Amino acid sequence: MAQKNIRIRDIAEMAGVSEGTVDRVLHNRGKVSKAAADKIKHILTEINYTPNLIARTLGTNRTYQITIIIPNPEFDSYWKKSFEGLMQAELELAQFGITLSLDYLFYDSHRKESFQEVTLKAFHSKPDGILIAPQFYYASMPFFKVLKESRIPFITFNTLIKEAEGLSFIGQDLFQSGKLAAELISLGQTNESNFGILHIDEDLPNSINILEKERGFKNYFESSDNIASRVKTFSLTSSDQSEFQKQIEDVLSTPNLNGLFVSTSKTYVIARELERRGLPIRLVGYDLLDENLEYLRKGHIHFLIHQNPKRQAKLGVRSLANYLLFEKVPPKLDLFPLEIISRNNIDSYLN
Amino acid sequence: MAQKNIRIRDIAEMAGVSEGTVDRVLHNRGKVSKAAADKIKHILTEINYTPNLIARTLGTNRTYQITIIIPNPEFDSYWKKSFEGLMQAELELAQFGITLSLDYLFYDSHRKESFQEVTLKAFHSKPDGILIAPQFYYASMPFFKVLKESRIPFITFNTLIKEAEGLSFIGQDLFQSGKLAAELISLGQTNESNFGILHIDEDLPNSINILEKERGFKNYFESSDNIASRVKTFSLTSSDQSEFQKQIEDVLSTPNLNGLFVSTSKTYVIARELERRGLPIRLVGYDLLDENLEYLRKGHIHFLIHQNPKRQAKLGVRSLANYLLFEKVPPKLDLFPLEIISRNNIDSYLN
DNA sequence: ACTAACTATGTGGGCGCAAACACAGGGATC
DNA sequence: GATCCCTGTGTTTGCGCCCACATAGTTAGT
Repeated sequence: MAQKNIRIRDIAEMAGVSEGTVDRVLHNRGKVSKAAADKIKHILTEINYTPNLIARTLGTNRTYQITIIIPNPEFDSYWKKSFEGLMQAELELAQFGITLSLDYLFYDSHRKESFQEVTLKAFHSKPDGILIAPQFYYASMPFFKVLKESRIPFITFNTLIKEAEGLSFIGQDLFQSGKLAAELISLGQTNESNFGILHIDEDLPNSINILEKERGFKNYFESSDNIASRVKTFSLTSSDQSEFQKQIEDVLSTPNLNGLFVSTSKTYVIARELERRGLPIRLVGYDLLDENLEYLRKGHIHFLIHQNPKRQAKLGVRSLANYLLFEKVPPKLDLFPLEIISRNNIDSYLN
Repeated sequence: MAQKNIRIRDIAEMAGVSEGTVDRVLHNRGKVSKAAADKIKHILTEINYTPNLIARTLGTNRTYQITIIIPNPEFDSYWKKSFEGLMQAELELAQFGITLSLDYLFYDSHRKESFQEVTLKAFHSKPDGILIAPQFYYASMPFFKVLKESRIPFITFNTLIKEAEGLSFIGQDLFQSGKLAAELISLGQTNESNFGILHIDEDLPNSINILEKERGFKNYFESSDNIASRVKTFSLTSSDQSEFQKQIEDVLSTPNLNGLFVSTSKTYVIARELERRGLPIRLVGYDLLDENLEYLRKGHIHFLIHQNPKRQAKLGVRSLANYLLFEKVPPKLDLFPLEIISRNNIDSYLN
């Protein structure tokens, strides 16, 4: 039997003060005598007061300014999904009468300067909160510093920057993700198998995410019984076709090559080559892009690890909104499940 | 620039009527002249009115009676998880000032009579809505029929009964789940491999779920290239230890046995036997019970397919609440992802 | 023609909280 | 002692919607 909900008015009554005073201690605004404050606080903890969140959002009529910083979704399917998630979250919240004003800023993930530019802009607009996917490690540090100084709350996602000390990080454990990929690629394979890690169109020194996956992947083989297995890393550029073909040939010339791990969502680029050559090499990569799904269904990609950019983005907006509106503090680290997708469970993931 | 939210009052103004009249057409309650109704409806669709859900729940002050029918969680870890989900959902909603009155009814999944008893009880309490996990096919049909007749909305979950025609079904595609298990069990295995399906402590004729998984599992081998593989089914009873040991021996005597698929969450029972005997047979089963996790970590279980009972239950309550409070119609079929769990992504699934 | 019974519509209070506003009392200042 | 200011407190309005209630207008019945 739940005790009927206790309202501010009830508390006021118990403490022998007015609603206004209770409100003041709840939000520590305005001045309250120590005597009254103590009494109210005591009652508050006594009855374990939880405000009616519905009533709260109705009552407050403020719209919060949130700035969102991500790589330009126009040029990247992964970030397009992310962007969709952001917009979806906005819509959902609007349904509930929560109107956020989202301000989108995009940067070019290959140009550090564009990132810096955008962060500067974000800072100057003095938003109530920031949601950011910080692809550049060093360039983001000073940004986080000024944010902390000006007490602008922010949430990072997708790329973990440990020193950021934001409200929360939303993403995956990429080291573990690499290990998982290694498990999937080596399952049932013989001890003589060799495996390749392929980085496609990535500026390695700046790609924290990818290096982390590689570390995890290698770690799996170091720590497993399957010591004989060997892992080789390749960096490919898909822009120049003839050059790319040469690189592919190089990869495929590896003896006993029984598996390839693509460190990004560009897995389909490799699947295409394997298909052309009719090579039954096990292929593991990332994300549910349409191009990837095609090859997953055809059997040229065996497993995809789902990073769920859409859900990450959605949660980011929600967490920030919850924080701003309800003072609900999100977990410091919100790690998403490493979802394994094969041709036999893919449909269950697509709505 | 989003147009500022349109309220009922605005609509009333546009239509030249009072708020009350708009309210009446929104909920088709009370009498409204055709002229007024048409005009209002027209405006409604014109501007694509969406009510402010926050304000709505604040305004309506009714608490809905929901009856929940599931197998007794006390005797089954799977249903314990489910139960946790239900309670969690209740708490979450309460946070938002939505007070549902949940009425739990438990039945014994091995006794049809207890199911019937409980459904009768549920019906007589005349709740506003029902959430039910209907393990018994035939016994549930008349129940659904009377529910429909008395226009009590209900949602089924966990066990799909196609003819139920409830508001929604929440669960997984178990045929596909079986196929997925087959893929995981046969990945990288040779063509001479034999596989076993193990049903533990199940009353087969009454276990729709399990038969569906078996069908899927077998279907995978029929339709794949790997025709040579063969699948054998075993029904075990774990209660009588010596009998059980004999059954296990029987299973293990299968030549070229390279994989076992346990159709329920009792996977750990088999893992234990494999561990004792030091047999490196690939084992695939269901659900993140603590017992299963132990063997997954030790490597005796290779994959678990997560049915996510907690989330299913949670969603059930939410969907029903959304329907009752907001008239939000849930999807007829809400199929959950078939989550593949291995020792390398398990931690990412545990909070 | 007068009342009863509807029908169609308007009005107002309330949900729990936020926040603006009002105001009493007590120094401090000149 | 009048003015000003500050502190602490109470009061009120409004958020958008639901819903109970009130009422003008219409039709039917005797």
